[in-house]
Amino acid sequence: MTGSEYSISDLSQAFMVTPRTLRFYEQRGLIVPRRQGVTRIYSEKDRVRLELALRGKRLGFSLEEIKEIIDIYEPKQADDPRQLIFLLKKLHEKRKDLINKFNDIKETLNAMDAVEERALSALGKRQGVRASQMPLDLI
Amino acid sequence: MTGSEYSISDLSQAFMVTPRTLRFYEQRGLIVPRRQGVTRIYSEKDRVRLELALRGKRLGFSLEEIKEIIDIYEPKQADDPRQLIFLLKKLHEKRKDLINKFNDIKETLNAMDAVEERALSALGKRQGVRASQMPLDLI
DNA sequence: CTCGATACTGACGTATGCGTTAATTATAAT
DNA sequence: ATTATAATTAACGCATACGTCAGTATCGAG
Repeated sequence: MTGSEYSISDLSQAFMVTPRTLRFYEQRGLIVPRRQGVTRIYSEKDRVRLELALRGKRLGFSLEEIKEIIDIYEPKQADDPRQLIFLLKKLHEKRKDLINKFNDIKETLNAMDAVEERALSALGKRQGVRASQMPLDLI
Repeated sequence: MTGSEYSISDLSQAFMVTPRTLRFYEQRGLIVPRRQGVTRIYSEKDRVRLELALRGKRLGFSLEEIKEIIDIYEPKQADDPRQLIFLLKKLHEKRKDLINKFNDIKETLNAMDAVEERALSALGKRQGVRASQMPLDLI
């Protein structure tokens, strides 16, 4: 399409999901593209929303939770102080969820390190640095 | 019970899940407690497996994936080199999954920071340090 | 104008992860 | 001995997140 607008198959191919998924997300209010007649036209914003949604999915959030998160990203009443306060509260709440997940990951990685060391020494090998202690960008 | 053994309600209460959940996990081969007659008796190892399982759930792994992860923690043939190599491969694979999730979390937190800054400045406030840049232990 | 590609709306089907009776049994307390 | 309390299996139910037709419409190419 025009480069900043996408058909349903454009987006679904780009993100490796089926059109059915996009239509389903629309039913749930996650991504509601504009229509040209009856055909869905996805904007750049819609593309970003899909990206966010799939990120949320990989982290195990439900579509309901994902909707809440996405709606945080695109505040509607960007001027109303009440809305802003509410948004900040939501934000901290979601941040807590993410940090909990982060800690779960840390503990899992630590436990895996222990298992790996045992396995390596059982193989008679030596290894100075544990993989999950490497800078995360380098793995 | 004896302190290192638990009934099904002991465990389910301790981890805030229903007995049904434990029986379901047993069907899926995740946690298979010993039986005293027909009654389930959970060992300390079983308790740990449950802890690991629930951690996996919070990270959005399926019970199938969780089973794979748990089985990594408790290697069966701790001496067979073939098994050890296989285990190490699995380990690195799962580690990749975890690191991908980690990156998803990082990006989400960054985006939330940006939203928060906009919200705060829209509220006319100033804030030097963004919350997710704090040491994670302190939040 | 016909054909193939793409899109649409139902509507039913399905895997996952349990919830919820129901009917029965075993254990513990009075 | 009787009654709670806790445990078991079996089986149906249900929410989530789509998959999979079926039937119809649109639209550009030949």
